[in-house]
Amino acid sequence: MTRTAPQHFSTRLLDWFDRHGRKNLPWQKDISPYRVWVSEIMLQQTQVSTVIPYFERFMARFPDVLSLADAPQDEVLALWTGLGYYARARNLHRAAQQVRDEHNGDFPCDLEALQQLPGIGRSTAGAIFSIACGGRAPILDGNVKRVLARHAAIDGWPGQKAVENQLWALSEQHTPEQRVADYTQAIMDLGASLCSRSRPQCSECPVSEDCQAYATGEQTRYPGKKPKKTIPVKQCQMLLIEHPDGGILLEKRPPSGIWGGLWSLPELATDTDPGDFLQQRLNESGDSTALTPLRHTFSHYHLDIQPIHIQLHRAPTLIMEDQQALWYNGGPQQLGLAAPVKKLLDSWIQRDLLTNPMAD
DNA sequence: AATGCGGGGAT
DNA sequence: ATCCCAGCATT
Repeated sequence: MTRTAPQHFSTRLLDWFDRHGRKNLPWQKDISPYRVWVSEIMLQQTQVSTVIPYFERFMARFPDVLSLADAPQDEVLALWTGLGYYARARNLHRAAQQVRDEHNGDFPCDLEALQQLPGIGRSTAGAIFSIACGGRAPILDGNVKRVLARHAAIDGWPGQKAVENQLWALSEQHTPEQRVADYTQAIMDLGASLCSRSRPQCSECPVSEDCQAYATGEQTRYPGKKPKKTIPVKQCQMLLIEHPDGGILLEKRPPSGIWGGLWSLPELATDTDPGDFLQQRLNESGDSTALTPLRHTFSHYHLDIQPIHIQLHRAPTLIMEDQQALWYNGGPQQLGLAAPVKKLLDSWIQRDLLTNPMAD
């Protein structure tokens, strides 16, 4: 009686990928280090379906690393508006300038050099190195963590160092010598499809035969969950201060921290009188109207926003120190905007802002 | 070793 | 409403 030797993890995965893997995503065409890099940054903590339209717009405007490096930051952030984690865009922009200035405009195909670029950590460097450079390096993103944690029944939350170290070791062990690019795509694809967070389709999985979680029917126990914390609710007022000529006052936020580098509406504590702010900031007065409140949820807190429209009677006399403020009129200007700010401004342009009958 | 950092899709 | 997504930088 003949018996075939069990196939290696990567062999089974690659065979499955050849038959079922996705191969026509935008960044899988015209593969270059630059395109793979941009896609990997956008895909950090962000689902494929969300990224696709952003990637297409970004590539149309910045087809190569030099066009990105030479662009103003506002334009880069404008193309990132709504995608979140804006430090990714700022780091991407800085990294492009580093490639231009320190690597003669050629994207480095070296694992250590990649990790020196802002925004590129161990996993993203491994992905770029394997997919775009033809090298061998492991990755460890959310999909891979789930596949490996289940396959080896690794207990604990991957946010813990010890758990993450185990998963990196497994990822390193499973990464083959040949076809590393396909393997990297394959294990991410498996995690995104069959080995999904809930209701994994183990009967179709190429590595189920030696999956420790499947063996015990405890697939959904892995990976361990992040400890849940009740997130706090913060509140603020956002002022839509309207110039007599029709513009809305925007202020540029500090370069780091929440919504860093984006343009936003003047923000006030709820216990502050908008009229006082107006006098102090613009030495002017106006008619204020409370609009419909809006809740915006971050990963770490809720923000209840009370928008206040203020119609100025006269053009303000003193304003605009440096380039940290402007009157927004919906024009062609390319600006990075936080999602709720964009929502409020779009409503203002559409003139469908609702006044709130409950407020004054 | 933990925390900050967005926004939205899936359930 | 909850969980978490092709994670990294900072502390």
